Formats: sequence, C-alpha cells, structure tokens
Amino acid sequence: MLQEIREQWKTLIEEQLAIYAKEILKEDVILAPLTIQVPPKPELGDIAFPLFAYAKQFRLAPVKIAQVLKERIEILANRPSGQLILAGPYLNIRLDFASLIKDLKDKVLTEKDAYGNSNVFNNKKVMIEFSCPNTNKPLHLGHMRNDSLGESVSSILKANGADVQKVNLINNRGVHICKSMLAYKKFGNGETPESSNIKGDHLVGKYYVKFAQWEKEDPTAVDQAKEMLIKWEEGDKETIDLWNKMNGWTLDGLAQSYEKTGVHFDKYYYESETYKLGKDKVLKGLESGVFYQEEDGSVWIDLEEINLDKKVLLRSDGTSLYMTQDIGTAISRHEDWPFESLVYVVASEQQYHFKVLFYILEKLGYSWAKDLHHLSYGMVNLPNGKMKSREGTVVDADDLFDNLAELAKQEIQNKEREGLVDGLDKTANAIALGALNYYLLQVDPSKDMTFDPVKSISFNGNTGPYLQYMGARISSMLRKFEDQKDDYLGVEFDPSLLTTEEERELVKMIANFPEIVKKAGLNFNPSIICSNLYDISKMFSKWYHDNKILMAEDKKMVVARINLAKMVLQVIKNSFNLVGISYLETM
RNA sequence: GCGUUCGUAGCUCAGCUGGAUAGAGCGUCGGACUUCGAAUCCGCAGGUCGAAGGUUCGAAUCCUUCCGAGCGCACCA
Repeated sequence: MLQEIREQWKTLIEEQLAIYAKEILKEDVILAPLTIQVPPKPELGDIAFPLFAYAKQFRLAPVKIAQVLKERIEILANRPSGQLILAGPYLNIRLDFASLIKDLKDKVLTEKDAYGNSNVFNNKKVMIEFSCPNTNKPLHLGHMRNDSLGESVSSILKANGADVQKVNLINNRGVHICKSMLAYKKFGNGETPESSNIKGDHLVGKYYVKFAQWEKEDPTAVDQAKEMLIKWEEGDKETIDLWNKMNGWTLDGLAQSYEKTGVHFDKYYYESETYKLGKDKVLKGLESGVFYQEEDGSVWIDLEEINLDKKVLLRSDGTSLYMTQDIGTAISRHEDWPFESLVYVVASEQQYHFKVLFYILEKLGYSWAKDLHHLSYGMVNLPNGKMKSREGTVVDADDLFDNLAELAKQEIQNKEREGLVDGLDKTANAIALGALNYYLLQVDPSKDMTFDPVKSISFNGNTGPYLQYMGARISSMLRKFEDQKDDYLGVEFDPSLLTTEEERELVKMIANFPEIVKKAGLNFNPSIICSNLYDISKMFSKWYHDNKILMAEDKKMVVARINLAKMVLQVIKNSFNLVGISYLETM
C-alpha cells in the first residue's frame, strides 16, 4: 500500500524530470532512476527523493530542480495522494494519512494472520535442511542457532509464498559414532537411560567424552574405532545391535529437546540410509572418469577447475566419508521431492564442503546442482573464545533452556503474577523460548556472534520478553475494551484523529510491514524481522506511555486509538510467528 | 602460504544494493507509578565507523593496499 504510493510518486517525478530534461537539453537523454528514501525527521515528510544525481546533466543546482518540479507537479490534476514538501535538494512527500489509515485498517484487520504475506516465491518448491545433529552427543548452543534459523527462515519463506519442506539429516554413522559405542562397550557396564536416570542423548554424550579420555591413554583407540566402522558397514550383528540401541537413546533425547524448543521437520533423512547411494554414485563417477583412483584404492576428485586441491571421496578401506553420504543424500532428496531449490542451513566453517559438494554434483551431471544453496551462518562464540568440548566450555542446549525457564518462572513469581498467568510452567517456557530465539535471530546470520552465558540473556531491553510484554499489554487493553464494547456502539472509526508523531510513525511501520517480510525472505534473513519488531514495539510503548488510549476522554478517540493498537498487535503477532516467539495474552 | 568472512560507543549489536545530524540495548549516573500491566518510559555521558589512499556532488556503505581477528584448506563430521 505504502509501496504503491511510493512507486506512483516515483513514476510521476521521473516523468516530469524527463520532460524538464528535454526542455533544457533539447534532446532525449537517459536519466538515472530516481532513488527513494525515508527522511531523517518526521517534519521533513514521509518519502524523500534526492535530486543530486541530476545536477550535472541539467547543469542546475539540485535545489533549483526540486523547486521547479514541485511547482510543475502541484498544478497537475492527476497526482497520487500526499503533499509535496521542498527540503533543499530533496523533494519530499507528506502522506495523506487519513485515507492511508482507512485502507490500512481494512486490510490489516481483514487479512489478520496473513497480513504481510507475499507471493514472491510463487509456490516454488524449497527444501530446507537444518539441525543435522550427530547421534553421539546432545545439542549445544551452536545447534540452537541453527535450529532457530532453520525454523524462522522456513516460516519466512512460507509467508512469501514458497512451498517449503523442512528436512533433517541425522548424522548417525561414521567414526565419531563408533567412538561413543566403543567407549560404552568398554566402560558402560550395561548402563541405560532408565538405570542411570540420564536423558538418552546425554548418556551417549558421556561415553563420547569417555572415549576422548581413553584415547589419550591408549594409542590404539582410534584404530579400534575405525575397525568398528568397517564392521558396521559390513553389517556385523553385534555392532549393529549396539548402534541401534544407542542411536535410539540419542534420538529419544533429541526429540524431547526439539519438542521443548518448537522444532519440527517434515521428513528425516539418516546417513545410515543414504551413504550407500553416495558410494554407488562415487563408483559410477569413477567408471565415467569424473573421479580417479589412487594405488591404495582410495577414490578422489581433482578440483583444479575451481582452483582447489583435491578431495577424497572413498577411503582406501572402502568406507564412506561425510562427502560421500552428502552426495547420496542430495540425490535421494531430489528423487523424493523434486525441489526447485535446496537450502542447507550449516555453519560457515563448512563453506569449503558445500563448494565442493555442489561442484561434484554438477560434474556428475545433475542439472539441479545449480539450485543448491548454502545458508552459511556464523559461529556462536563465548567471551573467551570458541566452545570446546574438550575444555568443557560447551553450552548445553537443555541446560540453557531449563535455566532460562527457571529464571522466567522466578520473575513471574516475584511479580506475584502466578495466579494471573495461563499456567506457570507453560508461560515460563514460552518466555524462555522467545528470549532464546530472539537473541539468536537478531544478529545477521552471516556474522559470528558472542554469547555470554551470564549476561547475554536478560528479560529487559531489546529482548524477546520485552516484545512479549508489549503484546500482552495490548492484549490486556483490548480485552478491557471488549468488556465495555456496549458503550461504544455506533461510534465510528475516524482516522483523522490519529495525528501525533508516534501515531504517524506506527501507521507507516504497519504499512511497511509487507516490505519487511519480503526483504527478509529474499535475503533469508530473520534479523530484518527482529529489528522491525523491536522498532514498532518501542514506538508503541512510547505512544502508550504518553497517550491515553482506553482512557481517552472522547469516545471517538478511544475507538481510533484502539483500532491502531489492534493493527500494531496484528503486526507484532505476525512477526512473532516468523521468529519463533510465542504470543502471550498474559505474562 | 592459499581461500573465505569480518573490524561501528566500555560490552552486545543495527545501519552497508552510496544521500540530510552514524542509531539501539546493556552497563554508569539522574528522573517518572493513588492513572489503560514499571518485564515500561524519559534524560545525561559515551564515536578520528581498524588505518591510509581512491572513485563520487556526496563514503560507515563501493574499489585498492596495509594492520588486526575468526573460519576453512583431514582417508573427522
């Protein structure tokens, strides 16, 4: 809506510029397209068109160009709504708010949860892979950033009209899996999650750590793990049974973590099921000459064409590697669901891997290799550096979540709101999750971020709970209004009453929301939604603080402001859905 | 060494497809609740946007070089 008005003005001014140019220069010239901006201060209008770019061609000061354009446009009968403002070298527009608000209210309150959605992806089939845990240890903070991003980007793509399929890949085979199995076999004494009362994924993780200790004492440990992998690939019954048992424990534990953090998938893939296809494809590629074999039997690809070295695809003992199975996984995915785009949400440390993977698939002749995309996100670091499992500095996902939920619970109790809230634990969990998702998503995905376990997650300021609190306050106010609804029968909505600076800013933000959703979708970037969400919440908060809404003296004013609050709430709720924050009516 | 990403306030981050005076939050200090929810709001202080050149009417934003940091370049995943 706002976008249409901008474009209309842009077109009109460009037309006038062209006419003006022809008068001065006596010939047709190509003019640079007009740029659209937002003025830095409200009194300068709502849309800005800088005219510097034309000064040279016109041989006139931009201030003069602006003046002439303004005079000429003002006498035109047919022009878009709004008023022209001269601001030096800028030609600005002040929007006609009354008509904008009227249309906006109808649109937002009719479309409701769908307000802001677009169809820029035009039903495109997009598969998105994220999470991808190993079955040898529990989830940590790094996985949480991955999960938050995966869920959020999926929601954002759906809101932009994509047909999204969320997939997970369980990394359940490989030497690292054998390590925890071997340690369990040696030191486990038949311990189970039930007997030890340890969550399955944590129990398996315990033996992965144990392996690392044992490895230091026994130099044959790694070789033993490799032997186990060979046995596993041969289908040795004892090995497979142990593998099944321990994987089951881990997957149970992961399922619980996913449930708590609101992570869901349409389909699960398992490396154990895809690596064989990968192996076949590598051997076929060897036959067709895409790959080559060393004397020891290992299979390689030469990456000289893309200025890289060479990469091993099958070990000399014939077992598969990470790359081998990823080739198989991609191929079987395209067979299962012929995607038009496949997005891998994987940390930036694997950029090399994906560059090579995409190249290999292209060399193997898959035309869809060009539709593969690595959504690379930055590392989550701790104040003193990287998380290291060996140094015990890994932030465990379950612990972190539980601590946050506990803090939220205490906060509710401190405020003596336990009885007012819709379930203490339920609300505390929703607050914890909102805090976590917002914290992880507000940073540009491509950038590394620092997480301070002590200070990072607060419930005040630019945080998830702040946003939830704004939602709850609006919700509370609207409930009160509904209770007194009879007092307002027949009072019409009058948009011309919304004239304060905050009200105008709120209207603009509401009107601009669809653009924000679009931008977040095209850039695969939830942080755009986050900063917009904070901006509108903060603006609402200031407005609410300085103005009476439900308590306004005049009934018409109450109705006008309540409707604006409704629109703000709708945008906040729709934003919440895109970044994994629960909307709470009370908190 | 090669590749790649990044350097913005004490800390954590916006702003980066060039435009008007570079913004938030946290932290410090100070103010605002008999009034729609104070998990709130307001104010003070805090910046040679890593450095130097270049392109441009205009550079935090684009280009080059340098300095500094992260990540990668495994028969690990």
